[in-house]
Amino acid sequence: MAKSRILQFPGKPNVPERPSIDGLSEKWPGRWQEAGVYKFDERCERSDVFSIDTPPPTVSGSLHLGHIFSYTHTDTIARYKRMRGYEVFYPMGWDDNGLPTERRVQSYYGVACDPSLTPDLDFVPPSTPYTQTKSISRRNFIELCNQLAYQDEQAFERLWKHLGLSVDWSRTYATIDDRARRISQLGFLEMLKNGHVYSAESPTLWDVDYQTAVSQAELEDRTVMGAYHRIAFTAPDGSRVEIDTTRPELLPACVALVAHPEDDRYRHLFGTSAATPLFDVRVPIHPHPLADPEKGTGIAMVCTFGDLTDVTWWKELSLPLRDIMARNGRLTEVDWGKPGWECTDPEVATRYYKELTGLPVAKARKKIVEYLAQEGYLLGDPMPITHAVKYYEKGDHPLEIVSSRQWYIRTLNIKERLMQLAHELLWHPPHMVHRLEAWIEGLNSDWNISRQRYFGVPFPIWYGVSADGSINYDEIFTPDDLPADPSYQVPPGFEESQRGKPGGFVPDPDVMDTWATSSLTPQIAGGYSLDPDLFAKVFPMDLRPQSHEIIRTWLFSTMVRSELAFGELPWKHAAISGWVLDPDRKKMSKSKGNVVTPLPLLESYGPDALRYWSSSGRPGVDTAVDENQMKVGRRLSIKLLNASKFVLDRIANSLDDRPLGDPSPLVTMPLDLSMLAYLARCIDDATKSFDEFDYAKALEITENFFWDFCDDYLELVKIRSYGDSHNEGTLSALSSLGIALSSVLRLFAPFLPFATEEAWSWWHNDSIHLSPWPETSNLPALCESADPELFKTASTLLTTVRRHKSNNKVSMRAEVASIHILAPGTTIDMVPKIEDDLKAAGNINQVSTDIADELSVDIELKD
RNA sequence: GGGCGCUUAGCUCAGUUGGCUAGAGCAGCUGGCUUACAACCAGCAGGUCAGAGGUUCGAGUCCUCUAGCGCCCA
Repeated sequence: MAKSRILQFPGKPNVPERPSIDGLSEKWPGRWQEAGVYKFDERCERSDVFSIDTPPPTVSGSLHLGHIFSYTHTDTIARYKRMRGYEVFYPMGWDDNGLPTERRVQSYYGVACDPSLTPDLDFVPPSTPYTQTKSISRRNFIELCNQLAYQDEQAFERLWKHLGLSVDWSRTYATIDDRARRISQLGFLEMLKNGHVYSAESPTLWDVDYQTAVSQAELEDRTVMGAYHRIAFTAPDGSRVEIDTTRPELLPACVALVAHPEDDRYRHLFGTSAATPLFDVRVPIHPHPLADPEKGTGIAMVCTFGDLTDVTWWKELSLPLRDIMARNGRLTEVDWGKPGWECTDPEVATRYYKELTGLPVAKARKKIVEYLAQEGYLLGDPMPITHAVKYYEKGDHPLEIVSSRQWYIRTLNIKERLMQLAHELLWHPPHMVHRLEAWIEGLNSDWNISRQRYFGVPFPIWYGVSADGSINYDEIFTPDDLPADPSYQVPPGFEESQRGKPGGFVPDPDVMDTWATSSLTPQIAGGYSLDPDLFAKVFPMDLRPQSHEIIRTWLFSTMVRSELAFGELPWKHAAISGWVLDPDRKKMSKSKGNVVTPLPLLESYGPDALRYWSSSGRPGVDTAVDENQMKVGRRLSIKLLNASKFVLDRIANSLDDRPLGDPSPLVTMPLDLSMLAYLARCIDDATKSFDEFDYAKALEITENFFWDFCDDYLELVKIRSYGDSHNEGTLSALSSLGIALSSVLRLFAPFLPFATEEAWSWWHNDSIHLSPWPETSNLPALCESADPELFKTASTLLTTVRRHKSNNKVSMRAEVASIHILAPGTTIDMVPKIEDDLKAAGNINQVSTDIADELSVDIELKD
C-alpha cells in the first residue's frame, strides 16, 4: 500500500504582481535538493517502493535531444508515482566504461595506450592535444579516462538538473566506478562458480583496427562491393574443380571443399580430395546442406576463416585449422611442410606465400590473384557483386575471424527460458515484445564478454603457469577482495616475483565487454552484495524505461544476467520510448549533420516547454523535433501562472486573513458542481492513463480540461467571484476555483515541474512534488451526483453568444439585449441553473427559452 | 529477403471493444485592449481518413492486396 498523504488546503495566498516563468529553472533545483524532495528514504516497506532502473547515458557522447525526450518520459512516471505516495527509487548512472571513453581520450589529448610502458607517476595531461600521438602507459591512460569522464558527467548532471529530472543525486553511480567494478567482477565470479561462463579458444569475430573481439550484439551488416574469383582446384583424376570465392587471399587457409549433398554435379567427389592451386594442399571434399547450389559454381572452399559459415563447416566437419590471419589484419608467417601445414611441395608453397606474409588483406588479395592468373588457375575475369559483409558497428574494416581465447556467457542453452521471460515482462507499448522475440530466436552464439581493450573492468582472475612455461587455463586463481586488477595485483598465496614464471601466475589480459557491466545496472544501483536491505527493497525493479533500439542489447543482456543470477526478471514493466527524428522526420546522425542540440532550445523555451514537447510524444512512437510544440508548452506554462494568479488573487482579496479551511462544503452552485464533476472524470482518466504508463494521454486529458476551465468556467464565474465574500454563490465559486486549481496544478506537476511548483509556492509551504495526486474522493461529495453536461451546455451557449459578437465585429463586453434559447427539454431544464452566470459572462440582459428539436439561439445585441 | 510500426486538415498529431455530422494544437483568415494573461482573448475556415477490394445494418477503426515512409534484423 502506498502511503497516504493529506492535502492541506492552505490559508491566504501570496501572489506576485507579475508572474514569470523565466528564472524558474535556476530557482527551484537547488531548493528541491536542499529539501531532499527526490531523496529515496530507505526506511520504507518494499510495497511502498517504486524503483526505476534507467539506462545510464554514455557521457562521452554529446548531449542529445533524444536524452531530453526519453528521460522526460521516465521522469513524468517517477513524479506521478511519487505523488501517489510511493517512495520512488530513481538514481542516475553514467556509462563511462569502455570504448567511447577511450576514443574520446585518444582524440582529446592525442595519446595512445601502450600497455607495455611503465606508468609515469608524474604524468600531467597536456592542455592542448599532442600533435604527434604520444604513447602512455595503461595506468596513465586509465587516469585520463577517469578525469575526462568526470568532466562529461558534470555536464550531464547540470543538464538533467536544468531539465528538472527528479533524480536522487545522492545515489549516482558510474559504470567504471569502484562499486560497478566490484559488482561486475563479483557477477563474473558467481557465474564462474555456477558454470554459466566458460573460456575457449575459438573462432572469434575480430576488428583489426580496434584489435578486439566483437559480440553478436555489436555486429552490423553492410552491403559492399566484392567480386567472385573463379579458381581451379585439381581433382584426384586430374580434372578441374572450379570454385567461386570473394576471398582468394584465404586460399592458403583452405581446409576443405563443400557442396550440397543433393548436388549431382559434385556427388561423385564426396569422400575424395582436391589440391589447392599454388600451395598444392590436399583438402577433403565434403557434402554439407549449407552449401548453396545456386551460389557460384555450387561448390565452395572452406577457409579458416572467411565467414561464419566457414566456422560452422569447420566445427561440424571437424576440419583442421590453418590460421593465417594476424590480429592486425595482416597475413602471418607460415612454415610450409611442418605439422599443420602439410603440402606436396613446401618449397613452391613457401615461394608464393612469402610474398604474401605481412600484407594486409586487400594487398594480399591483389597479389594472390596475380599469381593465380599467371599460373592459369584464375578462370575468366573476376565478376563484381554486392554482398553483405559483417562489420563492427563502430568499425571501418570488415571483421576478420581469428582464433583466440575468450570468455563466454552461456545463453544458447537458456533461449526458451528467455523467451518465457520476454512474455512475462509487461511491455508499454505491448508490441515492442516482438523485437526481443526476434532477437532471442536469432541467437546463434554464446555471449562473448572478453574485450582486448584498456579502459574497462578487468577479469578478476589469474591462470597458473605450467612447468614448461605454458599457461594452464584450467588452473584459475581468484582474488579475496574486489574490485581487483590482476595486472597489478597478485593472486592469494603468490608473490609478484612469480608473475609469468613457471609455477607462478599470469593475469587474464582482457577487460570485460561493457555490456557485462551495463547489464548489471539493477544490481549496481540497488547495491547488490553491499547493501542487502536496500537491494531487497528495490529489486526486481518496477520499471525499466529505454528506447526501442537497445532492446536487443541492453534490455536483453540485463535480462540474461538477472535470470542467471536470480532466476527472475530484473523488472516488472518496460516502458519503451521512440526516437527523436529531425524536423524532416529523418533519423539524426552526426554524419548527416542533422543533430539538434538541446541547450539552445532549453535556453530559449525553458525546461517546462521542452518537457511538454517530450511528453506529447506517445510511448514508443518516433517523434520529430517540433519547436512549435515547445512554444505551445511555454505558453501553457505562462497561462498556468496567470490562471493561478487570478484564482489566488480572488481568494486572497475576498477572504482577508481568514483561512479557507476545507472548501468542499461551500460548493453549492450547480455549475460549480458540474465543473467539478467534469474535473473528476479527467482525474480518473489521467490516473488510468498514468497507471498504463501513457503519460502523453494523461497530459492531453489534463490540458483539455485546463483550457475548458480557463476559457469557459473562469469566464462564467468571474463576475460571481468578485461578489461579496459572505454571499453563498461567491463562496461556492471561490471554493470551486480553488479546488480545481489545486487539482489541475497537481495533474500538471509531472510535466511542468517548474511552473506548477512556482504557482503552488504562492499558497503552500511544501513542494507540490510531494503533495498527493488528486483523487476524486477528495472532491466535494455533491459533485458525484452532478452532471458534467451542465457545464458543457453553459460553454456551448456562451460560445454561441461570442460567435454572434465576433460575427458582428463588436467587443466581447458588448451588451446583449436578449437571447432566446430553442432546445430540447433536457437542455431547457438546465437553463435556470446557469442563467445568472451566463448573463454575467455574456453581458446579457434577458434570457428566454422554448422547446425545440435542435439547439438554436436568437441573439439581439443592444444598439 | 524477414519482422515491427506508420500513412487522418497546409504542418504536428489524437481518434478505446466498429456506432450520431471525423477531433485538437500550430500555421492561416476575421475581429477584439475584456479589471489573470496582447508573450492575450474570441470567432471562422480547412479533411475522398494513402489506394483498391472484402466482412457488416454500419468501417478512420476488422480482413486481404497494392503503394510509399521509418526502424530493427538477415
